[in-house]
Amino acid sequence: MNESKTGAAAAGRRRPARERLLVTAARRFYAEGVTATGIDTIIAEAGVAKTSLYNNFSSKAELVRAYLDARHEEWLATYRARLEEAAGPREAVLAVFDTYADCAEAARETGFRGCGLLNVAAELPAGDTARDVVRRHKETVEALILGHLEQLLPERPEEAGALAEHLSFLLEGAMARAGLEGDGSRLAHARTLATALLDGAADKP
Amino acid sequence: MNESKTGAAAAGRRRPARERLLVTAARRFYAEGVTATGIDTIIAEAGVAKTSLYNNFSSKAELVRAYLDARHEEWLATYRARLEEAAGPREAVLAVFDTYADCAEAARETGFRGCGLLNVAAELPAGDTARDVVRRHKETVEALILGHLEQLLPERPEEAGALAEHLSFLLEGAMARAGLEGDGSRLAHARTLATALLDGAADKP
DNA sequence: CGTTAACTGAACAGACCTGTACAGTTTAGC
DNA sequence: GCTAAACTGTACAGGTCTGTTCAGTTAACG
Repeated sequence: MNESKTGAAAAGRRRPARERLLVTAARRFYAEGVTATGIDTIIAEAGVAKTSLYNNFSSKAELVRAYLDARHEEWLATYRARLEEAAGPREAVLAVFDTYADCAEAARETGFRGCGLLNVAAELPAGDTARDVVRRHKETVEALILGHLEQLLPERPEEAGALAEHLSFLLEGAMARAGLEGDGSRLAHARTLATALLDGAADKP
Repeated sequence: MNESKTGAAAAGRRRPARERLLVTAARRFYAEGVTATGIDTIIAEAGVAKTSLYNNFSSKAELVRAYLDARHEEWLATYRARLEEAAGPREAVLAVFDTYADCAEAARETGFRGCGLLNVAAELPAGDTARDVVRRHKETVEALILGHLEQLLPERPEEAGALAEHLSFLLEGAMARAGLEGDGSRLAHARTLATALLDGAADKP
């Protein structure tokens, strides 16, 4: 009945304000951190009334949560694009490293500052539920690597598990160092180290 | 003339307030982040007048800087203690991993949340000078590892360099994941991976 | 055209932020 | 005891913070 009306109205009308808020929040939250970025700054830069923000998000914490979810989805989209170019499981693992490099490259113009998800977790207290979102994101990354390694090393599951953790440590460590230095060269080094590990694992069964 | 007087007064009298401020700031900054922790919270918990804070530190930013310097010195002290137990260069490298585990263990009761230095860097904007303090700290850690590896692999300097970077990525990556999970088991895994790498490098020259 | 939902701008509440000012108290060394 | 330094408590200035309220506007729909 009013399904198409409400649905169309929501799709055609609610989007602009919500979308502009998410785009602006993404830029500011990443560049300056979530605690240091005020609501007033976001609505002014987005050109949106404060009432519209609180019509779309019940609180700043929910906006932060939406930001984290968007970053996770964005990461997955970049990863899937990289995965399409991958020939086999070895290249699929390296696609994860390339995805991290893509993230660094995308943030370069505004000032690369490391992983946006991890940075948010770093400024939230220990029990905050938003930290769990970040924890699960990193677990997803490791699980994706593991999936490819199980194809690469079908007869050696526990070696695949250890290698997946090893590679995910390399990824996160290189990302942290790269963020401090403001460029992605550390991620390129990590990719080189990863290829050596993959070759070593494939060579000597 | 007034050197002994002023010196003694500074040692006997200025310390208490400054020290209590640093101890309290360390606890709060680590647990809740520097931006989310207000000056009033710190002075109340330290039992110190606001005037005393601004007599010892010219601004909150300087207190944050003192916090970072203290964490760096604390790390070095823990590392030196671990290094004394190390038999050779191989064990010296592992002493760095043990130092990270010590940090995680020390923060366990209040709520382990990853590397305190890296967490501060994560909530500061790109150009902030405090980020350089953290960057240099991490470069120091890698340089210490490199020094031990140059002893372990005296004839292969470029392999030592690549391995030092590899091990430092492992350290930081495991620390980040451990912080998200709230316990140090990931650091133990990283240490195991490090021993395998060290054995591999020593075995096949 | 009239309904409905999204949106706007502005004012407001109440709290918290950093940093300063000031008058007075405690403590150490002479 | 006297001086000088560190320290205390309180009040204040001038912002900024999140979140709410409200009256009025815009735009898409049947």
